[in-house]
Amino acid sequence: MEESAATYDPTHYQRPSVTVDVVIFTLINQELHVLLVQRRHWPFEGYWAIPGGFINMDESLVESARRELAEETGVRDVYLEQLYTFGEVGRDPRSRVISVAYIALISADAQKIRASDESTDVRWFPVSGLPEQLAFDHDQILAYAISRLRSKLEYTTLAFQLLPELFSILELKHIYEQILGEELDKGNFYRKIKESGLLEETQLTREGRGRPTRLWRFRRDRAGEKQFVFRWREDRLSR
Amino acid sequence: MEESAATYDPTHYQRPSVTVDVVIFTLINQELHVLLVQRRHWPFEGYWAIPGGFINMDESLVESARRELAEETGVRDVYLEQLYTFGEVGRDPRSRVISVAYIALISADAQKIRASDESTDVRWFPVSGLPEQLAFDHDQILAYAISRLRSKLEYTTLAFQLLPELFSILELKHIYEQILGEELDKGNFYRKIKESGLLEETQLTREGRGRPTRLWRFRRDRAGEKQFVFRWREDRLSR
DNA sequence: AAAATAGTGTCTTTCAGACATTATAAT
DNA sequence: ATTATAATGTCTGAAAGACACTATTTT
Repeated sequence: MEESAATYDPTHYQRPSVTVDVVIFTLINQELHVLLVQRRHWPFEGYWAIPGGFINMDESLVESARRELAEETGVRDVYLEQLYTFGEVGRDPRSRVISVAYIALISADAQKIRASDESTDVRWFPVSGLPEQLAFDHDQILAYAISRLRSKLEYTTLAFQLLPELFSILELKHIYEQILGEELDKGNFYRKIKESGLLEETQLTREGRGRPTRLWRFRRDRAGEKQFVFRWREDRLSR
Repeated sequence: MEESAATYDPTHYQRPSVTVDVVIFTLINQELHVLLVQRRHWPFEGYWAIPGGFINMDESLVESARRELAEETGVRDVYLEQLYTFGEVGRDPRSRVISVAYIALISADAQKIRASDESTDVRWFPVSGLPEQLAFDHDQILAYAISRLRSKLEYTTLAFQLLPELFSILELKHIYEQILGEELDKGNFYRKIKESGLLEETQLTREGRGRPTRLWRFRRDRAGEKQFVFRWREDRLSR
């Protein structure tokens, strides 16, 4: 009750620990990946876990998340969004831990990313091939992060955060397919994305095996202006 | 970093306090109301605040929210949803407080609700007539709760939580209008809600001044089955 | 010329929105 | 009959979906 808060004496109450966990997504070879770290000690020794750590008393939650992100990947200035706060009693065997989970999207060309595939204890996993069982309740956190990413994709410009500065429309389509887990019609995709006015055409092209592809840039100025609704098939919402 | 968590010694870290705040919505006279409590002590003495309190070490976050809710209103078995976690450094002048905010929807016929309009320190406010300035960052929390309620209304069956067991379709429409803050077309509303298959017709009617109105029941069994998308006008999403 | 990839055009269906009409009660 | 409220019907325009077609490159 609010009354008890007003007469609050800090020494009276036991306090839980508070951590921030960051589910870090990126695209590697056009495929959606997540960064996981392997635990070295009890509990869940050897298990893969979502990177995270305790908050400092002088930093806000987002600041904590940014710090974790920088420590794990060396990347700054990325899209960060609070996902959910997990606070079941037994979720950490050591003590009562409340964990505020964040989602981070790293653009594909921010590949100054430290954590590499080679490293034994920090690694990018494709979402299609995750480890069987993660530490703590991290399976649950990760599953929720992925489902949130899917649904937000439909009514935000979030997918662009994952792309490099320049990209082709078919690459963008590919990301949507990756995350939604379903094929999209090429023509309809072209139509809709162009009508949106979110893309700026460049004079650049990229060569391939067939016809070269035109490169586009995301118009960040227009992003906030008008919410972009990318709703391909209503029934997808039911998943 | 995860490594530091593994070697964690509880005495090393200072811990913040964790509270749960519950934004409680209900319908009174067909209008959306929120429950607020008036603070008796420093800080923010005399200001209205969202009810909440410290979590206990042996209860999960939702359990804390349910307890607060029961303490404040005496109501059980309601819809509860986690809203957001607020953790700015200076949000509580007494100490570092992380607050996990929840939304509660109380059905209109659960009016065994204790807190009454008469009471001086606990009161229902219509969302159209809230106090000017709330305690702490509660303005922000409340604004966010209302906006979340609005947007969730469009793709969930959430509005039904606010209604009594039996209701007319026009009452339902009225709730949508209340929460969305805009008029809806009667015919289109009838069409859409009936197509959804979410309502079960009863043989009951209610008398009024004109033609009596048919009463319906919400089909909770179908609620999960198929996500209900109630999207009236796309441009509303931009708010 | 064939294969490969990029990009456009068009027809159909679906559905939201607007609005007119009918139904059933009280006065 | 008039008023009041409830409920249904219908027309239209916009946009999603399906799919055929054209364009530009390499081999």
